[in-house]
Amino acid sequence: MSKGITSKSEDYSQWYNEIVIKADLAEHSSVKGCMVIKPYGYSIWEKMQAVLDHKFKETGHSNAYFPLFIPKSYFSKEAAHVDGFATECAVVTHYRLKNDGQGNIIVDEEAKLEEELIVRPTSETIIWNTYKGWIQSYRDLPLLINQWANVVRWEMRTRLFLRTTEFLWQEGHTAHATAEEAIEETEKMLDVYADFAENWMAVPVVKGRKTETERFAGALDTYCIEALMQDGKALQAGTSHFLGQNFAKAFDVKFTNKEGKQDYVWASSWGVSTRLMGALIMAHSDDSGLVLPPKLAPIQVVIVPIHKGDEELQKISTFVDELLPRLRGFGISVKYDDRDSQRPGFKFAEYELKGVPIRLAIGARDMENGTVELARRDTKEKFTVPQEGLAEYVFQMLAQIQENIFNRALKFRDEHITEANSYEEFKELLDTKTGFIAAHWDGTAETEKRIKEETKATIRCIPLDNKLEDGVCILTGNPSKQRVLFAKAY
RNA sequence: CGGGGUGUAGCGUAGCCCGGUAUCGCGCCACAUUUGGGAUGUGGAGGUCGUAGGUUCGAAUCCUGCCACCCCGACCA
Repeated sequence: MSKGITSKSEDYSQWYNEIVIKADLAEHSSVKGCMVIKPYGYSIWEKMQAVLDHKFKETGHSNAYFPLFIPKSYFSKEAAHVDGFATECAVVTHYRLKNDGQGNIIVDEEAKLEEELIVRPTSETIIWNTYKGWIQSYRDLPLLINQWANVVRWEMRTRLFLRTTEFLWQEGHTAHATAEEAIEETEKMLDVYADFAENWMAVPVVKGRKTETERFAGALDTYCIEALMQDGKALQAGTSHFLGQNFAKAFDVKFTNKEGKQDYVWASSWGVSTRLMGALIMAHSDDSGLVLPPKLAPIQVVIVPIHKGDEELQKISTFVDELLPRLRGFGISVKYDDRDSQRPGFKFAEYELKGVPIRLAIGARDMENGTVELARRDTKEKFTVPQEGLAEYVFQMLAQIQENIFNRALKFRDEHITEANSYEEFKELLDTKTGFIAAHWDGTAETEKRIKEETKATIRCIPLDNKLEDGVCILTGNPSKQRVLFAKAY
C-alpha cells in the first residue's frame, strides 16, 4: 500500500478515484465501465441494502425478481420511455458461440434470436407486462413490489460507483387504484430515501421535484433527493416517480373498481443504486481517506495492540477478549487486529484510509494505567479514556460521530445554498462559490436549456418545502412565483 | 463521439529517441531484530515487455495494423 493520497483540494476527481481504489472498495474490471466491488466496498453496500430492505418491508412492500432480459418490443410500447433509454441499451442478438475451425470462438450466426433481448436498463416494461396478469380487481391493489437487481446502461462516460455501465440497485414498482394513492406512495418512498440518506448515511438532502426536462422517461412527475458533494457539485441520490397511467395503458393493465367499472391502474416506481456509495464517499471523506458514518461502517471499532514481545501481547489480548463481548453487547461491530506482520503505525494509517470510525490502541502503558487510547476518525482527535465503562463510552462516541458528520455535512450544504438575483450574479456564484444556487426561473424548458448550455448548471429540483415569493426569471426577466435550485451536477 | 494518456513481475515504474534478451521501488516468501503514527537487515522467488504481422543476424526498442483500459468533455442515475 502506497503512502498518502492526492489531496482533494488539488484534484478532487483523482482524490475520489484514489479513495475508492486504496480503501479497497472497488476496482476497474477488464470490461469498460464495469467495476468489481471488492469485499470491503460490498459490505458497505450490504449494510445499505439491509437498512433499506427493512424500511421497504416496514412500509408494506415485498421483494420479487423479474428477468434480466426484456423483449425489444416491450420497449416501444411506451413512447417516452423508449426515447429515454434507446441510446444506452445493451442488446442480445444471439444465443450461441461456435468454433470457426481455426481455434477462434465466434458468434454462431445461425443462432440468431427471433426477437432481440434488451438487457434491462430499468424494469418498468417487463414488470408491467407481468402485472397485467396479476391485476383484475381493486382487491388486487395496491400491489407493492420491490426488486434488488443489476441493470445495464451503456453510458459514454463512467466513473466508479457514480456511473458504471452495470450497476446494482433496487427498483420499487407499485400499482394503485387511484392517482392520489400512487402519488402518496411516490412521496412516501421519497421520504424513506431522505430518511435513509440523512439518518444513516449522514448525508443531508433536498427533497424536490424535477422539471419536465429532467423527468424520468415515461413519468408524469419525478421526485428526487439531491445531495451536495464537497466540491460543490450536486448528486442526485434517489428518485421516486409518479407514472400516472402511462405504463398501464402501454401494457393494458386494467382493473374493475368498486363500482364495477374498468379503469387503468396508477403506478409509481422508485430507486436508489450503488451510486449511493459514491455519495457516501464524497460527502464525508478527507485527505486521509474514507470517513464512514458509524451506522454504515462494516467495522465500527478497530482495536490495535501495541506491545513488546509475546508476553505483553498476551496480557493485552486477555483484556481484549473480555472487552469484545462487552462492545458487541452494545451492537458494536469490532475488529481486533493482532496481526504481527504489520506495525501499529501502518495499521493506524490503514484504518484511517478505510474510514473506521473509532480506533482503540492499547499498550503496556495503558494496561498499567487502566486506560486505552481512543482516536475518532471524523475529527482525528485522540483521547485517553479509562477501561472502566469503555464499552458504553464507545457506544456513545459512535452516536456522537454519526451526529457530527451529519452536522458537518449539513453546515457545508446550508452554507452552499445561495440566492442569486441576476444572471451575472448566478454565473459568478457558479464559478466561485459553487453549490446550490436558488434563483427564479420562468418555468420554460427553453430557459432551462439555455442556462444549461451557457453555464453547465441544471435545475436540480424544485424543493418541496419551497416558499412562494414573487420574482423575475434571472435569464428572461419573466415573472416567477418561486426559486428553484440550480447546480452543476454529477 | 471528440481531446489527452497508458499498456513492461501482484502494484507502481525505468529502458524506447540511438536495436544486443529488462531497471528501480513497493508488495510477496524465509530468517532475525523490531512494534505508542506507514520498521530494518540478510537471503530468495517472480517477466509470452497489450496483441498480430513486418524490417533485421538480433526487436520492449524501428514500421504497420488491431485491441483494451484510464482521464477530460458532450450524454445520463
